Amino acid sequence: MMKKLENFAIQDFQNDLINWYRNEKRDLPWRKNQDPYKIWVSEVMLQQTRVDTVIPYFNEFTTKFPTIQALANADEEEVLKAWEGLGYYSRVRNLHSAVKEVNECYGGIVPNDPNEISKLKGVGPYTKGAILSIAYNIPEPAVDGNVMRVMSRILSIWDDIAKVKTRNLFEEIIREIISQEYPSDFNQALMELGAIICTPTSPSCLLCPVREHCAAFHEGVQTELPVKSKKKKPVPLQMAAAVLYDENGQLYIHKRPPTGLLANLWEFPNCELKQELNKTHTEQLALFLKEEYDIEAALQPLIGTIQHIFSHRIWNLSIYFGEIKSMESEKLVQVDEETIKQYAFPVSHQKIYKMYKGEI
DNA sequence: AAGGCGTGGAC
DNA sequence: TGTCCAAGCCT
Repeated sequence: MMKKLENFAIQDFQNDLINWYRNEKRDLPWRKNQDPYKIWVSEVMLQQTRVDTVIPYFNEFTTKFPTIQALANADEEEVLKAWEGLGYYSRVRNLHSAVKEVNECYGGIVPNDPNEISKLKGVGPYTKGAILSIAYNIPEPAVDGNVMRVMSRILSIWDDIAKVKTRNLFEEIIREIISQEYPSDFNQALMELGAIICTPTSPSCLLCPVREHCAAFHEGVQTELPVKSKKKKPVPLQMAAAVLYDENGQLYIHKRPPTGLLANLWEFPNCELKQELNKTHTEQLALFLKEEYDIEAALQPLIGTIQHIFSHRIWNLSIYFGEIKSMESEKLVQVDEETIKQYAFPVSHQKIYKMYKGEI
């Protein structure tokens, strides 16, 4: 028994927590059954993403790809399109790759072994524990931000939860206190409590089923926990993007490289703008189109601007339209208005397209 | 170990 | 309005 858990009434805590969960849990689409594949999809979608955002994506994704086999046999283009707008797109490329591996190496059955499931792309310590406990009822910790917030308050733990070492500490703690009989309900109850009651700001302690077990509540410091170091501010970038069309109204788009930001998504040709070049934005964009794509285009004056904020950078996009006069390279793909609907674009470039269509 | 990696919501 | 996020993983 670790020191943090001396005098902690594990059995009572489990009972209070699980009983509350069974009465109060939300009716969510991924709680209709224990299909390991669908639990897996939901867990990947829920990484750093709100429940309300995920629900419609989960329903559409699991309708379009209802089984391991269906997803394994799908084209990446179609899979990315189903993820369009959800963000963190490497999640779905890793999921697709891992599902193919399960289909080929595990007979289409999601492995229930901690070592095997950990080897799958995109399955980290949290997702491993979530799948094993929720789909297979195996008593493995599933430590996410909710669990760290709840348990840091319950046990008055002041370690910085942004550190890897701290997450490992919480895993050790959960291994000690997880219900061996009902690990699925236990893990989900901790997360549900964090989502509904033990929220980051203004937690509803008077409604909390485990407040009698909560050290932070007794000490009145619940709003000071958890301790979490701050992230850096995003770096602003000036950019220009061009919607290029020919005399037939065909559009010319670019597929981003297979690694890095927005990997494998489509975009309108664009470049970063530099102040020190002493050229106008239009001149810089025209030069970029010439050098990168060997394109001559008749660019119109500035149409408008779009700002898009990422976790780590800010795109300030100046938008131009222009008719292509000549193009030598084949780095751009010609699409019509029907074809373009099949391709996944980042939200910033969806806005550019809407601007072109006059919808914004 | 710490930064890259999206997006839309809440305050 | 700006700030901080929300069921993390990868390198």
